[in-house]
Amino acid sequence: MKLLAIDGNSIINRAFYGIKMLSNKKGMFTNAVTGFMNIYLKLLSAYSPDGAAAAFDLKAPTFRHKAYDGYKAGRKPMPDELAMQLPYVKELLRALGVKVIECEGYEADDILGTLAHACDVSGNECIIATGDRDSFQLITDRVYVNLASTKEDILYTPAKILEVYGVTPAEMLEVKALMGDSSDNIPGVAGIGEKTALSLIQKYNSIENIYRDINAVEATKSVSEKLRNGEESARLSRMLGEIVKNAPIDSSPESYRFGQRDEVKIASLLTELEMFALLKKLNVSSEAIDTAAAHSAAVKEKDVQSGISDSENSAALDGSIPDYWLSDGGKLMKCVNNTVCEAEISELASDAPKSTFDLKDMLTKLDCPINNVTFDSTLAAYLINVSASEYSLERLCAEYDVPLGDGGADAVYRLNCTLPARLSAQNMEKVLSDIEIPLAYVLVSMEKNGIAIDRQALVDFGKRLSDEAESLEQQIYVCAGESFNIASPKQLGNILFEKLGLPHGKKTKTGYSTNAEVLEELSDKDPIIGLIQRYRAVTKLDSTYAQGLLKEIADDGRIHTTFKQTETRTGRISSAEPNIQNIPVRTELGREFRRFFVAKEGYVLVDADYSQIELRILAHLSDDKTMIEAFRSGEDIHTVTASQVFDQPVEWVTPEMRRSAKAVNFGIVYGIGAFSLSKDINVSVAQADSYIKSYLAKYSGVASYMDKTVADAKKNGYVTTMYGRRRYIPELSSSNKNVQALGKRMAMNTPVQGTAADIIKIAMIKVYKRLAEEKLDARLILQVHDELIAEASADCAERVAEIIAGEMENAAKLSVPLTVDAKTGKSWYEAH
DNA sequence: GGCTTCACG
DNA sequence: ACGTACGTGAAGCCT
Repeated sequence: MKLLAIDGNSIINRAFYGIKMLSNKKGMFTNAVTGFMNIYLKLLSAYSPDGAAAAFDLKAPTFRHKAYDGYKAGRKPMPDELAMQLPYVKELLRALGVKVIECEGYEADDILGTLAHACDVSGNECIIATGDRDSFQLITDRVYVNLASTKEDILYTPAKILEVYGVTPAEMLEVKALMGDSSDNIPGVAGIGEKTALSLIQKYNSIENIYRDINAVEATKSVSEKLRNGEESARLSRMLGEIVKNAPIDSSPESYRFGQRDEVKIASLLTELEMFALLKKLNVSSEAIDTAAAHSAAVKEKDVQSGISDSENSAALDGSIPDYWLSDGGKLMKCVNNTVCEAEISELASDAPKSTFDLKDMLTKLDCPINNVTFDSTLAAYLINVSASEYSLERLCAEYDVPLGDGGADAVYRLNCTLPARLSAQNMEKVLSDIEIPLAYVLVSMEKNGIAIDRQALVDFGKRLSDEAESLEQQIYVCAGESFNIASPKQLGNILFEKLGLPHGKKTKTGYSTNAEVLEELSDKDPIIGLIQRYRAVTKLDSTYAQGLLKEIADDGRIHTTFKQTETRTGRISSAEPNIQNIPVRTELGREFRRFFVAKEGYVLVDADYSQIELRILAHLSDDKTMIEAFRSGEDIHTVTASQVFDQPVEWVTPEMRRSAKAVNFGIVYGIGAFSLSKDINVSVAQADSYIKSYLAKYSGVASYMDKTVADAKKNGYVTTMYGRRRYIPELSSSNKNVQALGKRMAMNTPVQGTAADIIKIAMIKVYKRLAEEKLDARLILQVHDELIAEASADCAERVAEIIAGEMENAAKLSVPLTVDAKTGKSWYEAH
């Protein structure tokens, strides 16, 4: 027979370092498993072995037959990202019918040596798959080594070894003993390298021969000297380097013939790791995949029910709740118990529980009430993994291992069988049922309402901007002495830093940086800079906002944005086509745009925004007594922080101190660094660092909360908001320091930003209901993260403002008050 | 389609 | 030695 003997540790190392980091949504790394299996499959097709064995080192050998302290001490420890993948590789191999061999006190090499030797003496063939050259000494007429290299694998036979090294395989050990091997802590003979060692062995064949009559060895003076001094070390190295061939393992080649595959096991492992491509490559039967999916769903279901019983879920699982979705052609489809048919739109209005796929899409496209939706796959999939790039039926089927079928016939049904259990396992049923599903109705209503635009005023303002841009353009060309494309950072960089010779700051990958920060630094160096700054501001406003918004005005004279409900990692909603969440406000010129967002005739806009909601949430989550007291006192929080950080009474806080404190307050929420804060408020890094230190000393509850949040995130792999919305942060287990630091900041920021997102979503749902219940002539139209805007009939505007502010303030009960400023006006400019 | 820049909370 | 605050979307340049 032909045996494939795999050096497990060596191959998995190659796989790990050779493939970019991959992870499943729970933060489990999978790149080494992927790479290992690819190599394994390649070996199978290249050699068609009759059986295989995989040898692994045991972690901490308590006994070594080679009594030499520090053996292998030169090797780096295995990174956690790799160690966590080892058990999966072993389990997969076993499920594939491959024996995994580990042996107390013996290394993988020794196991390979034993297997190879056993094959050789019994007249069988053995192919050793490894990434290092140690095993060359094992090569015989029936034992070959497949060396996995970065380029392509090479099969080493005795002839190949002779060709490459000019010695026999057995002599490779003698060579190694002379030259040493630092990674194995084999000392060798000091001063002898590969070249000298090879030529010596080519001539004398063995260390024994060399030292039998050292005086007869023909070599340079210095080499002879080194050999004399190194005799003891050479003999020791020969002993250390020799691979053991009698490890206490089953050495009958026949017992390593491929065993039965455990398809269900394979399916369940690969599904957990989200390695769907491999699942396909291995031709695992769909029955096994279904069994594995059902089993994992059942286990999770049981776990959840032992905590909180949830009858809705069981109902969804047995298929008694129908699934509804829109086909590509816009037809309403229905699926009950895996039977698909077209449905009557009117049945959506019934009180019967329903499950949907992309509820917001259905609400947008169907002009019919949809009542009692108890589950939505799109929203559930988003909550289960907020970090996916999209939540299309195609991608969800791939992720959750559901056959897409023709046109997604039963895919929706199958997704709705597996997703409820997964959502329950993460305890997010309530986030779905109490926040996201009701919110979909509110968002669709807001999109349909839209906001009125004063088109003529917008056109006029755009003209003013483009005129100014044109004039600035000419002035810039005069200053530069030539005309060029000012909007091209490349050309601008050349003009500023080559032609005008201005001092350039940092560079980007592609050239000089010309961003606002760089220009600000240069502003007093040359009059052209001011013109460019103004040109940038004016053209940005003209193209993005004047021309950009004009393009988006619908036939009803209003702008209807699209609110995306499954876009952000933190739980916020986003706005696109056009984005109404980044309409200028910070500069006076930009703020003008808000004059063109108006209420229709007889109506006014009601604008209500939370005051410092994120800091209040931080006070609540961290339970920091000082910060809680500051908010309860009703004092200005930035002033209080300034008084804390600068250790001054509140009355002594200057506007400058308050500005710095405000920057520190924001920075804390983002997971601050001294470097960035120093840039933000224009002080030295040391100064910024001392602000942060004194902040964390005064608000020690915040400091310990941040530490605990990061520690919990590392332990669990995810963070949660107050309402249980979850975000996995695989960056935390990266071995890259910068990526890990990014992970920490995400861990610190997401619970705060995400809780704020939860709270305003709850407020939106409550406001929407109140306005309907009280039959007020008012509708929500926009949301800008901490701000809600409604259009209300002028005669009920004050009442509407009270309701919105009241519902926003009462959307959550925190240990500090949530305060809201509400105003009315004919335009967004006036109301804000 | 990636990169740079800049608008918002 | 390196990089440097969280979360978005849009426009324009350039390969």
